[in-house]
Amino acid sequence: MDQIAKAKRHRASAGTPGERARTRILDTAEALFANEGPAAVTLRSIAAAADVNVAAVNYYFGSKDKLFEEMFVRRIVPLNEERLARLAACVDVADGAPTLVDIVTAYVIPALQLTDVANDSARAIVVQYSLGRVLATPEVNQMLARYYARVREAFVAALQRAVPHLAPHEVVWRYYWMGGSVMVALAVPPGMIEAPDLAAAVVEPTPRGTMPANLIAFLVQGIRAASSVGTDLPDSAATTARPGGQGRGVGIAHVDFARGGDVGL
Amino acid sequence: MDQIAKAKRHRASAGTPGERARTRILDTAEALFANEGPAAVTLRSIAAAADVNVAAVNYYFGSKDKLFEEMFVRRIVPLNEERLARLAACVDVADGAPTLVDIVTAYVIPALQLTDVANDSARAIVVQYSLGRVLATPEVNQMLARYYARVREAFVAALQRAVPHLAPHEVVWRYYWMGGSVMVALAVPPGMIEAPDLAAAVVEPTPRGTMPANLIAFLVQGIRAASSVGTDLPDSAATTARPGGQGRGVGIAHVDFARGGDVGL
DNA sequence: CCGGAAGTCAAGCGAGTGTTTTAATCAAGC
DNA sequence: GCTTGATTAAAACACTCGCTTGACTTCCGG
Repeated sequence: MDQIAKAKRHRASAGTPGERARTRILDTAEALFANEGPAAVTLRSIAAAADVNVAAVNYYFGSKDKLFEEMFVRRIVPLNEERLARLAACVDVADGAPTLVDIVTAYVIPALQLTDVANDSARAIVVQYSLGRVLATPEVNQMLARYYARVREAFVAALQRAVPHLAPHEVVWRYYWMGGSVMVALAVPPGMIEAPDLAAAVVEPTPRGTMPANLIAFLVQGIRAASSVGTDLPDSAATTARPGGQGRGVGIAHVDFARGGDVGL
Repeated sequence: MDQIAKAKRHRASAGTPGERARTRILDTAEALFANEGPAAVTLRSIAAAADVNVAAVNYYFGSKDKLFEEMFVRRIVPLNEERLARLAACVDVADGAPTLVDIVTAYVIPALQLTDVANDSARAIVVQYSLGRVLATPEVNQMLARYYARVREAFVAALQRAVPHLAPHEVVWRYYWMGGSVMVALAVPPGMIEAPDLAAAVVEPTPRGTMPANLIAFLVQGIRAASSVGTDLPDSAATTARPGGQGRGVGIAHVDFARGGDVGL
């Protein structure tokens, strides 16, 4: 209460002592969360790192859960707002029907901006919470769903116009798969591609800045793929991997796959 | 020690009392893990649900971490073994060079078999641990990396032969993105597509058994997509957005991307 | 029957957790 | 200076956690 006094203090020092302690707690908790993982973020570790008393966290945030939610909201809301803004901009410019490239770009780029080293804490927060959505408690899961619902609805609607040859439920699946790919792209820490355990597979590191375009190409072609493989895939398979024009690439997998949904995979 | 006595007991009752308690603990812990999440799996909750004493868990598994590892290994090792076996089968049948469809199918199908309701606990274990890899402690992460290393090496090598137009580092990225998509497909619980919060976007549920084929189509087309030539992604997309007079979204997408790498994406 | 291993059990330890309480400190307003 | 409200600090509270101990029961080979 007493908004006036609070405002006065705020105006006085561009952040009252309380305000500064609050953001210091938030920043410290985020850094701990990003570097050590959620389990390592205890009130006492926060207090020690932020140089405040343990009671301060409950004083400013009410509870540890509230602190965690605020920590997440601070990062995920701007991300999703930018996604929606970019999508809306595409709609305006393109006169109502953004292309698939536009849509995918609007979804991917805001996320991949977090791969900048300057945003590493934010990246970790987004990754851990968004991936953690799958393994979180129902309450946390519902909270996360709230923050993602608008984005999902907007992008699924746009995608359904961009790829009308797909059934609506197929579009929803591909939206989720896009999210999975983006999350993995976001989760791989900078430099992991050149990590020792990958040395056998990679001879040269990924050139800086080329990954986003590659991811967009991957997603665009994947999303627009026909749902029935019978039309597109034999062609693509032949053009890519059959230099000798040998017999068709029939394996166990291909046989299973050719029978489609009948086998109940 | 005393393998003889152990074997005798084992032979006697098709599982000694200890053996049966052991597997009961394992099954119970897995069910708790799948239904309530990792945080809810305490020694006391396991003991209560499995109708054993808390000391029994440490008696049989040595520690909680060992129990968790065994729980994970029991599910992930057969999964990855089947992936490798399917990949090897493709190589044999196709005489050295499996197609991209073969490779993707060999990777995807074993995982999606876990979406059967009968495998729901196994599905949850695989999802939670494999997604949790990103947010786990370094020790757990190293354990998980051990179990995935062979699969990754084999599939990346196969993919590099199947899509030789991509640079090795690009193939590695696409392998990871494939893993992200599969994990999301695996993480969505049965029936979630028709969940209330998705009702606005989906008018009809996904027909049973059609999802794997769709996912494979998505991945095959995505993986074989040409890499971009430049890194200036948003503008080229916007400028190529309107092919005059076409009017159909599918046409837009098709026109833009039928030319492969030429358009820059 | 008996010795001893295998298995079970209640009780408790020590460390850690989030949270609350109580009192002290600080900075302005009258 | 005194009052008042906003902070901060120290201590304790009320748990839960993984794990251990030591006694107890079961069961089988000899």
